Amino acid sequence: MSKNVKKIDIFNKLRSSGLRPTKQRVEIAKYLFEREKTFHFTVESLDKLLEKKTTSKFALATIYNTVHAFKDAGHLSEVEVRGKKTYFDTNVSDHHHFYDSENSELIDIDANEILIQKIPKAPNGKKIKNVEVFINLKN
Amino acid sequence: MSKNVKKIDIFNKLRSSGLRPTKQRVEIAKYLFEREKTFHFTVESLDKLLEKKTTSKFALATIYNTVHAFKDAGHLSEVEVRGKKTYFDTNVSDHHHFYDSENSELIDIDANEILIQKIPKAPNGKKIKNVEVFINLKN
DNA sequence: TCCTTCTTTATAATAATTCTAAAGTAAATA
DNA sequence: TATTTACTTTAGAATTATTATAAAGAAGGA
Repeated sequence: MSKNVKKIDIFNKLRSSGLRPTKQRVEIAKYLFEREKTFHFTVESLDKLLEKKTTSKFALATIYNTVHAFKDAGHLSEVEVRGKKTYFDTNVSDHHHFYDSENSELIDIDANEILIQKIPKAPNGKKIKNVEVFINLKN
Repeated sequence: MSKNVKKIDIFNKLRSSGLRPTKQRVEIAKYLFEREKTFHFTVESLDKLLEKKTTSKFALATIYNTVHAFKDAGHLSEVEVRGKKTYFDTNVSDHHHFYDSENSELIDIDANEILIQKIPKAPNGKKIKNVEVFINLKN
């Protein structure tokens, strides 16, 4: 796959999502999507990486805008889970949660109401501390 | 169970956790733990509730301190999951994650590597949007 | 090219949380 | 019990992640 083909791919990816292929979006898209393995990042880490790996400059707000535009277009998924606030729970036993984002409510699920049958091994040198299941709700 | 017994319980709960039973801690502990059902809250919501339900005044920092002290003592669990930052993932397919808090790293787990056998029904009027599994790692 | 619309940018604003330093209180000691 | 020490609370400043704002810049069509 030549560089040219890739460039056209990126352009199409943006165009078909209703996003103008601006210099910034193209560069960020190339950085994010032209790779073999999937890639996890935060806005902060992406900002630092772009600074190192490209010659262009990006305002932090542009990175936020772009990443969210890509997310809205379905090109990225967001692993956000609980928003900004930390929840506390007087139930200290092992259990899981429903999360209702409509009204930001957590509801306990007893550990024995969920049975997990198959689980992957922890990566090398690591152990499993615990398993948390979140069932996200909608109306 | 008389009020007196409860008060002693709270004192013991604090003492045995190495926490001095100060006025603030005792009041917050009574508010959190003297109830039948488990209770979910954020610092913000707890602050508002304490303001309404008690006559004492609490600095916000005290509520943060106290809640974390209770958490460290094992009397509360924290449903925090990913800290403050939002992660993005170039993998947009349905999948789960390992989370390694040692180095704040997310690792993808393919959807078919986890099988959930039993799952509770969504609460009345709600539907299940999706199920996220986090396997938290330790060394 | 000109115009309209969308984007980027720098900066300010917001929200959640933590830090700091001083004042206050509980426990330990004399 | 009086004194000392160590831990807590407090108000406010600082920090961090994120979003909003308003002006300047770039893209696409007539």
